[in-house]
Formats: sequence, structure tokens, C-alpha cells
Amino acid sequence: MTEKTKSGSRATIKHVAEDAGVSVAAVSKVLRDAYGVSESLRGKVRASMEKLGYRPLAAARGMRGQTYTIGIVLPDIRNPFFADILTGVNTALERTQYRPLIGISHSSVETEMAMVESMIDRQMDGLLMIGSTETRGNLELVAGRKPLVAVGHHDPEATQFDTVNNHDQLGAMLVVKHLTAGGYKKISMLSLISGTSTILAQRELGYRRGMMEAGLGKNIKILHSAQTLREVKITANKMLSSPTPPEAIFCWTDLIALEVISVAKEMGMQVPGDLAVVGYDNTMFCDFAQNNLTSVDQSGEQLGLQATRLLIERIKGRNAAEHFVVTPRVVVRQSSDPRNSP
Amino acid sequence: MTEKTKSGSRATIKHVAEDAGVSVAAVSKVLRDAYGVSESLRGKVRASMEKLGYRPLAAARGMRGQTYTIGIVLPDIRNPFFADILTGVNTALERTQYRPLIGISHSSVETEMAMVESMIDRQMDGLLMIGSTETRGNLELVAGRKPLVAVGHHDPEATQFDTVNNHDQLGAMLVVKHLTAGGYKKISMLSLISGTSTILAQRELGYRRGMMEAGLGKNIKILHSAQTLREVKITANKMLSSPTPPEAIFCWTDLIALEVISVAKEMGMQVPGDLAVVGYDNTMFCDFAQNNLTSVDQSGEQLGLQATRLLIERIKGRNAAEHFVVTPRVVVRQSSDPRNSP
DNA sequence: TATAAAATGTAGAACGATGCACGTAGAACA
DNA sequence: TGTTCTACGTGCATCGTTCTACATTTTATA
Repeated sequence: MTEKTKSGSRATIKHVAEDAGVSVAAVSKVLRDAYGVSESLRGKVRASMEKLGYRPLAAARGMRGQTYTIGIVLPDIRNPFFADILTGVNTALERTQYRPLIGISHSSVETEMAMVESMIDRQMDGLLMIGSTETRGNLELVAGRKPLVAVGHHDPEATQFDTVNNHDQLGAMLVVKHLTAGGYKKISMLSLISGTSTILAQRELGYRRGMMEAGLGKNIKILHSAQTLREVKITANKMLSSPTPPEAIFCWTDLIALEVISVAKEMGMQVPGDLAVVGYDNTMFCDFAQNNLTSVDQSGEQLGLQATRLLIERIKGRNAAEHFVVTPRVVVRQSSDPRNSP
Repeated sequence: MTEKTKSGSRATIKHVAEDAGVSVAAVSKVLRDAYGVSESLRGKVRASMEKLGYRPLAAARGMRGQTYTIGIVLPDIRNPFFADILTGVNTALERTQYRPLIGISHSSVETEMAMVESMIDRQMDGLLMIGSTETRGNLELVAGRKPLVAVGHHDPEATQFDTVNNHDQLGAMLVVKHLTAGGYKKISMLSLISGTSTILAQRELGYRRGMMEAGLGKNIKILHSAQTLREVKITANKMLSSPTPPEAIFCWTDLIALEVISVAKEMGMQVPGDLAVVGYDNTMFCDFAQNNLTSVDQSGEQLGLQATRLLIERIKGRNAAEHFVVTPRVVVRQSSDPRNSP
């Protein structure tokens, strides 16, 4: 249907105005649903837009105001948990003019900031940063320039941006509670090397508190590994081949838990049986029978949905910070079957 | 360091020009590495840009020319294979001014086209469509408006856009060859419902040819399932509980193969042993001991790298279509251990 | 030394939208 | 009938770049 006014070139607001026999300003008003447009004018303009296949150019809009684009910064495309969040984002954006565009930071702080800069250069209306490991200061710097919502970053005191999280500390405590109820005592945690991740800090704290409350303070043991699977493998190996290996390992995210199961299997151990493993995020892979991984569900979809709503509110002018927290729950599967069960 | 010329507002080319005591045009020339700039001018301008923390606004650039942004359309963020492709894209983009921005189509043709339109609205310089199921006609329509490279879409006759693929037909044939060499005869294929995917067509063709050449034409059996894991589960169940179940299943992508392994396990079958399973893409999950999945490596990283190079060439003006194909290879793991092995 | 050619820099018109400031018509009111 | 409102439309400056056309300076050539 897309008819072109001039050969090859795209229809502009000017073409629409000419075709409808009205002014450019009038067309702009229709576009923006601005005040002072009669039904008949609106009709004419809409018809011409349809006829010419007109679509507003985001770049031109960006020069004066909004681009109706929101930027989403993801640390890692491999972790399927982020897909859940994106599903929620999409739902929230469905009936709006806003479109999401995604950038990957590959868990590098420099790349993350470069990504953010690049998004600001492209005049995005707002930013959704997921699992960011930036400091509060840096995030505030960003928030000073664009509406910002951080998902997976605890900072309840932040005033410049919103945060959306699950209660990571509680999630970790629930894991410990679940494992101790199953008869496990030597429970270690496999975390990530990262001086700045607030969600890791919370999960580690929750683990510690859980262990303390269960009277297992002396068994607290947290190992840190880098992001890559190679590193995880080495660390898991070290854990399992120690003279006093853990009976259960709580991993900071499912992906890592799967690697731990793999290492255990390669060492000839049974999961469950010789070792219990629990992950976090309850991603789709937990359900596979060969993994059957107990995990903590933090409802990524709901987080994404809520974060997007907050971001749009911010774009529309809200200034007071909001901090949204959902309650996680443990989804029990075989990988954490009770000890000494028949 | 980012000093602001005016409170709150970002430094523009004008501020830089003033600060350096030259014209706006001169700054633009430096920015674009255009002809007719002396070393001293370049130096002055660079210094001012640094001092003011100047960054060109992509939206404004887009009004006149390039935005130095390339759009990448992915069907599905859950399939880790795409992460490999993106790694290659990043490598290719490293020393360039171009930045990638990603859109997810959720394997929906409508969403995919909407995504493409949205990217064109945002003045992206070129598009990388990955695993697109669009028809040639639609892709040509897009290619008429923006430089386009399709990854994972066979169309060697296309003249308007480039394609980058592995040799899917060969890949599938190699799988059949590998399985027959291991003593398997009743080999089925689990494919995707999609009338238009050219890579699936090629993989199915390769499977058929492989079976024919092995003299197993009568055993050819291809089942189609929708994308969702629920559907895959149902289909796999049907396959395995048939009166004459297959000895081996070749799955069109790893993710599906993992689900098949899961279903088989749930039915009390051993993989390998009672059933061999082979995937495609050789994603990171294949390596996990609990999966240990034989798969076809198509070197996603190389595909992404090559595709990006081609796209940049196109953006810079190349018109003749290029069609790049890499040779796949089977990566053997335990899931396809030879039949009746000790 | 005169002149052509090359190198360097500038002015200013686009690009496609937005939205302020303003004009005009018709309705409502006195 | 005159005056004040309100509703509806329009003209035009503006956003931050790019890039053509042109002016000026320097260098090379005869």
C-alpha cells in the first residue's frame, strides 16, 4: 500500500500536509494528539497519512523532543533470566508508542557505560538498566540526564532513579531454610567476583543470615568465581575436591548451578545424592529432567513489567523515586532432594 | 571531566567551535575526517572536544546522514546460539564508529516487520536480520530502503541483500552420516513448524538426502513442532511413545534437543542407550555433562563477524550481493554414542 | 615574478519534526 | 449589535548536524 510521494524517498510530514491540504503544524498536532484539532481535520490528516504510508522519523523527533525509544542495557544475553524480564517489558510497552532497543554490556563496566552513552547520544527517552554493577554515583550521573530505572540493583536510598528487585536477601535465606529442612548442614555458596553488585551482596548476606539462624555459622563458606564458565568450572572443581566438600551448593544464578551439576557429574557424583545444588532465577532450564534444578523464582516477567511502567511514569514527569520489591519463592525440584531419602 | 558549557545542557558542535575559535563547519570536518583540515586545526578542535566532553548527537546526524547505528533483529533471545553471533558482531564493530542495537521479534513475523520499520524510523544505517523467516519479497522491500544482511536465511539468488550461512544441508547430512556410522537406522528428525524458514528446509533436505544415500529412505520421518517448549514436549512424547519409536532423533536446534533428552529421561529412557539425540548449533549447553549433546558447529561467531563486515561494506556503498557460506562440522559427544557399545 | 593549482577554512541552507505565538472565525453573553 | 471567549489553524524559529558552494591563503610551476 505504501505509496511514495517522491520516488525512493520517504513520506514526510510536509507531504502529508500537502496531500491533506492543511498546514504542517496541523499534522504535527494530530500526530501528538495535541489540543485544538477538529474531528474533520483529524480525519483528513489520518487519511493522508494512511495513503502515503507516513511514519514519523524518530531522529527528527529526537531533535526537538522524544524519540519514543527506550534503551535496555543487559549484562549478558546468555542468561535466560533476562529473557523473562524482556517479556514483561514487552507486555508493558504493548499499547504504547514506545519501542525497546537492547544493548549488551557483556558484564563489563566500561562497555556498560559506553552503551549508556551511546543510548543517550541516540536520544532515547529513558533507560532500563538490568543487573547493573555500577556505583550509585555513576547511576545518579546517568539519571541526571535521562529517566532511569534499575532492575536488579538494590539501592533503596536512591533518589534520582527507581529500582525494581526481588528480595534477594530473603530469597537466599529461603534457600538455606529449604536445604537445612532437608537435612543439609555443610552448605556452601558459589558467588560471583564483583565488588559492586548489590544483588550479590544481598544474596550473600541472606545466605550468611540463614546459616547463622540455623546455627550453622561455622559452616559458612562463600567462594567467588568470575563470570566465564571456564572459571566456574575451576572453582567448582576446587570446592568439590576439597578434603571437606560441601553437601550442598547454593549458586547465585541457574547457569552457574548447571555448570556445577556438570562438574559434579564429571567427577562421578550424583545430584542429588552426593550433592545438592540450588540455583537462582528459576529459568526455563531448571525444568529439564537432566537438570531438575531447585531454584528461586523472582518472577522476571513481573519485574520487567513493573520496571517499564515506572520508566514511562518517569518519562512523563514523575520525579520522586520508587523502589519496588517482589517476594521470591523457592521452587523445589529434585536437585535438592532431602538427604538420606529412600 | 565532562565540563558543561551551559548548565545542564550538553555540549554541541557549536560550543566546540566557539571554544576552539573556528567555524562549525570546520569542527564537522574534523568529526568526519573530511578533506581539507590542517594538523593544527585538527589539534585545536580535538582538544576542545575533549575539554567540553563533546559527543555528536546521533539523532541530529541522522537528520542529514548516518547515525552510526546498526540494527540487529533477533528472533529469540533464549537460544544461546544468537549470543555467539553477537560476539562476532561485536568483534567486527570494535574499531569502528558503529554501535549495535538489538530488537527481539519473538519469532513472530509481524513483530519482526514492526521491529524493522521501527529501526528504519530510527535511521539505522543498516540492518542485520538473524534467522528471519520473511519471504524474499519482503526482505527485498527492506533492502531497497536500508543496507541489509541476512544471517541464517538461504537465498543464493538474492540480488538486493547479502546472506551469511552455514551449509545447513551438509550439516544435516553429516549428522545422518555420523549416526548411521554408529549403527543407527531408525533416525527421525524433529523440525519446526514454519512454512518459510529456508534453513529448516535445507536441514530437512539434508536429512532426507542423508537417509536416502544410506539406503534408509523408508525410515525417513520428520515431525514438526511449534517453537514453545510445551509443544516440543508434546511432540517428543508422541514420537517416543509410538509403537515404533526412533533409535535416534536429530533436532533442528540444541534447545529442542535438550527438551527431547528431558522427555526421554522422564519416560525412563537412557540417552545414550535407549535413544541417541543430536542437536544443531553447538551451543554452550552441549558441553554440560548432564546433556553431553552431540551437535553441529556452525561457528556463530564467524557468521556474525562476516555478516557485520558485509553490512559495513554495503553501508559504504557496495551493491553487488554476496553470499557467504561456512562449512559446518559435527562435534561428537556422548548423546550419540554408537549403538550397542560396551 | 606572475599565475595556476592545491590546500584550508567559512557561510548558510538543508534535514523532519515540534510547539510557541499569533490570527481568525463562530458562539455566548450582555 | 458589540464585546469577549473559545476553538481551531497557521507561520516560523528551532533542534544539532552535514555538506555544497565559495572565499582566502599557501604552494607549485612556468
